[in-house]
Amino acid sequence: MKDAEPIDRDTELRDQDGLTEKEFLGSYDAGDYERPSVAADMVIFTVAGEKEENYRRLPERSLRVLLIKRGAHPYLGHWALPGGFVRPNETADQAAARELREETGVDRVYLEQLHTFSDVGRDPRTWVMSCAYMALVDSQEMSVQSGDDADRAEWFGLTYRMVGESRNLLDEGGMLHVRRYELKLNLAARADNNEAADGIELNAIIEQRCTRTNRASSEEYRIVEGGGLAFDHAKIIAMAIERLRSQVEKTDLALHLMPEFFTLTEFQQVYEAILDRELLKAAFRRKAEPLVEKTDRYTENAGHRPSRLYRRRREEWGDY
Amino acid sequence: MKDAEPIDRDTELRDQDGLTEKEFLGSYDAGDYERPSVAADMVIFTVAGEKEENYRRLPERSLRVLLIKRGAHPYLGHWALPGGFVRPNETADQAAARELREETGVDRVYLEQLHTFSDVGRDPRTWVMSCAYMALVDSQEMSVQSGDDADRAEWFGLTYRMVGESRNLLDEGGMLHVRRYELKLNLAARADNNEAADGIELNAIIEQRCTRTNRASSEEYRIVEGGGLAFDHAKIIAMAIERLRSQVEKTDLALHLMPEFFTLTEFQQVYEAILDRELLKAAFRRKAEPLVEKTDRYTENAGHRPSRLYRRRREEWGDY
DNA sequence: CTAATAGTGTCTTTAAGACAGTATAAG
DNA sequence: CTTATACTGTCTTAAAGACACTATTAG
Repeated sequence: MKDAEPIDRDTELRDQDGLTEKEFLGSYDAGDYERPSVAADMVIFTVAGEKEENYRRLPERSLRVLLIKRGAHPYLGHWALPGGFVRPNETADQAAARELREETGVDRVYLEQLHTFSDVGRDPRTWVMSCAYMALVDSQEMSVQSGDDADRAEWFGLTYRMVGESRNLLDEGGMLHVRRYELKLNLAARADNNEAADGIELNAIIEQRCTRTNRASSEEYRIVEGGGLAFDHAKIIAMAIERLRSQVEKTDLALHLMPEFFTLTEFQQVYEAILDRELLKAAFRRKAEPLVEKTDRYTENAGHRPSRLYRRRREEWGDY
Repeated sequence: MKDAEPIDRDTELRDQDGLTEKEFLGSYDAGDYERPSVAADMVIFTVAGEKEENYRRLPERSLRVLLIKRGAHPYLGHWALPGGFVRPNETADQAAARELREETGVDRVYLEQLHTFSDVGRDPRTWVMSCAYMALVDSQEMSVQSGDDADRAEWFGLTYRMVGESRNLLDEGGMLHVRRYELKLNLAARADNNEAADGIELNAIIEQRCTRTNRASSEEYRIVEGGGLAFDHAKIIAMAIERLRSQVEKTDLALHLMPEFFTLTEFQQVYEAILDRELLKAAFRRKAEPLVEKTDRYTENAGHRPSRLYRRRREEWGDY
């Protein structure tokens, strides 16, 4: 890294054992402590639409996430997030970008570190932490190598909804607030697929437990039902969706899911797919206008009034 | 952890080598790959006021962060964030809570994971990642063991301000947006301290570099001047302040910095110290009202109109 | 003409910003 | 009475929500 070294390092300061820093580093034994493996796991999102039979109706769009069918133990045959171990001479960010490239072929996309998961026993093999990332890719841009059945990659449609909430006062004047969420991942049946062409539906239940006592406050996610997902990946996906939703409401992040030219209706559909609720057209356009710029191009052959195409506004970028 | 195991694990599924999961785990060698050490480093914030000579004036309050003077290599004699390595049978959260307890004696406070830092070479000893946490403690609550000069802990006053900004268009139609920040940490001179009673001022410069090209987007922090802070801790503190500010604006997080009873003016001062700008009284009270509840107690002996004391509103907790 | 989406205008509601005015204690 | 802070009222401004109305195409 290019971080400047503070000016006053590498002096001849001596520690309690009378060593200078150079001498100390020369004698330092890195193998003294047990160390975890650290994986970079990716929650790769896209928003894509299905085919529509009615020629004048617009296609529905839904939020999708890329999962891989594990071809090795542990969790052999389960669906998991793409990812891999961070290597000694790269950062976790670089490992995430590398995994993303290997998995989807795309290179330059939005990538954001989410959270580091370190529950004891989250990997049955050994001590493994997961540094989780969220990536946003334009669905038109990327080609998933589906490969053979083992290590097969698929885009799963996704819904994430609160299905229950409870509040309980605790003894010492605090309270426990539990929200229960249902995470549904589904893969539609496909005619073209040779085998295993049936639809797949994974259903996980995740609880968000917020404890607030006197001055303390903690938030914990717990997997109630894993739904066939490997490791603690249901939890990682849940946190990713929550982050995605809050970012989409507050920033222009959603632009990263758009192709070069798009209509404002398509842009709105991306927001609606992510937030899982309908937005008012007029209000949306007011908010979106400063993020985009008009082009002279229009959609064609729609069976209704053509729609103007927009593109990202350059000047506004980076302002969130 | 109490995460439920997915129902279909531990079946007799066999992998390519014909092993069941149990057999695979039995033969798994954890020592195959090089692994990083993972530290939990803490940015512990508080807001505290100095003494005021004028009996009727309110004291000024400022944001502080706890730093420790390193008594060992590397960065011997530099100021660093408190922290320590995560141990094999604890989570990073638990390690952070343990460090916090050891350092400040406080136990149940607000604790939030910030980011995991993994720059290559960030620790000259060996491969070390830092899982950074932010903690908020009520200044009246905690007692810092100052100890001897080495490993001495002190609360540093803190300012963090943008001191420059530039935008440059890149070749391929993207742009680079650089914001430069000045992080000042200062410790006032104290009469009571035996030696080293002079004030200390650490000045770091951090750059936030946002690159946006076609679909890609990345944000990177870079230390321009470390200012006498150890490792990449200037960067960690910078990210912590940015997180703190955005959380304070959007949530009721600031309640964690308040003692049990407080006036609305004190509450406002905490916001002002964190955000580094003045707020309008009437608007602040409108926003704060739903977070707190009135008590029948008032301040006394102030030389002006007494102020009503408030406390956190219980029912509202957990709603952010 | 029909069925669909595209796009605009405007009224209402709510939140934020600005600022002035009254209230009240200790010395 | 002075010097502070405490607290409230209200006008202005800006943003969000709601909804109705007009425009335009393929078939």
